[in-house]
Amino acid sequence: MPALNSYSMGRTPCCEKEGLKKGPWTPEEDQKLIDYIQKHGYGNWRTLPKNAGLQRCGKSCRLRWTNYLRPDIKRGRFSFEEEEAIIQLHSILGNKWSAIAARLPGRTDNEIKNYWNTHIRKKLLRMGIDPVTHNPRLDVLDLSSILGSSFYNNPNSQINSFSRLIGIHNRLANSFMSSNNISHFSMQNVENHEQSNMIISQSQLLPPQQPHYQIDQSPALPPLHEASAGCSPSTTTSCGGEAYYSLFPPSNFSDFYSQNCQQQTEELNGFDYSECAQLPNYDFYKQEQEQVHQQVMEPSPETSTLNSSLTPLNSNSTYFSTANGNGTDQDEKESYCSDFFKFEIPDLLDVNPFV
DNA sequence: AATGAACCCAACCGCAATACC
DNA sequence: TGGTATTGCGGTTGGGTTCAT
Repeated sequence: MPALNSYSMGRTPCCEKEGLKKGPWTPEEDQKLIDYIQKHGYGNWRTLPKNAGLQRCGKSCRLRWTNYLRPDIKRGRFSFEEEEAIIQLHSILGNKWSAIAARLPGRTDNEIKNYWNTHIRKKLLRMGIDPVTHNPRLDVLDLSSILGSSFYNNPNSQINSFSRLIGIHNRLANSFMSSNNISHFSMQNVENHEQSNMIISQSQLLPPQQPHYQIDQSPALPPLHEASAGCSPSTTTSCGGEAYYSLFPPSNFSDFYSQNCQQQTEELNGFDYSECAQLPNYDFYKQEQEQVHQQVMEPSPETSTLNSSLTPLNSNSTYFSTANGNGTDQDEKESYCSDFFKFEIPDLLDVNPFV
């Protein structure tokens, strides 16, 4: 007895299967579809193929149009900025490809999904970062060597501050990724802020069963051999959201700030700037961060979307720029050494956890 | 040159949400 | 208000291409 499929259980097929073509589209079919839609629009996908003289089901026509033939589709390689945007957005939205695509003009959800699965996911894995959680992968971390390092254990070290900030971002992203956590995070964040206890304990924010890096005990850094591939030690590895991890202690505050991402600037409100006040450029970047924070809390039309905020807020600053400046062959970029991605995301969420 | 593996991506499948009657 | 149609979306597949041996 054959197994019941979804159709035999009462589901109506999207179209008559009989005699309809499947598989790759021919140029002639494409032209028919384009011509019809240019003339009549695409009101009803079910009736469209018949009216357009196509032996396809409406669903196939819709997919072909939205993923390939639409005139506003941007073809070709993803730019490095787009790649960073995808990682940033994925760290917050997860596999919500359509939501991510909505913030990358000209790119389709299908294209972004494919690019994620074939390129970005593998890069993150090579860097020792879990592409699902965007946290360092515990299975590749050499915890003992990290824990044994007096450098990391020095409470005054810059990288200690850095690692703690990464921990904040990790927690922030985790909070975003779980809507149930949003209010919890918000309350905890406010409480801790009011208490001037700027570094929030990991256990306060995440359910105990959730695997996560214990940032207060050890820094959230991937092992050197994993994450340093392709990234020159002389450069500053920037980070987008919690997706990037630096291997090298920052030499000044701009580096420090670059490494730790300013996109979630509210989060930085919970960070004790006095910890890095001794760093060069501190005042400048602190001021800038506060400006960004204002924009986030009162987003202007210019800054309320990713599209508009792709432009760096401080293009003349001392942020490290893309490794060799040409940025043409992204496949050769095995690390994320670039301007970190500066954009605000308040419109991404229905709930602003910070208000 | 042959061939098998790995990669890439357009297209498909099926579920869920929404619209419509 | 319930049933059906339509649309949107994320996961998966499969065939073409490239790479490695």
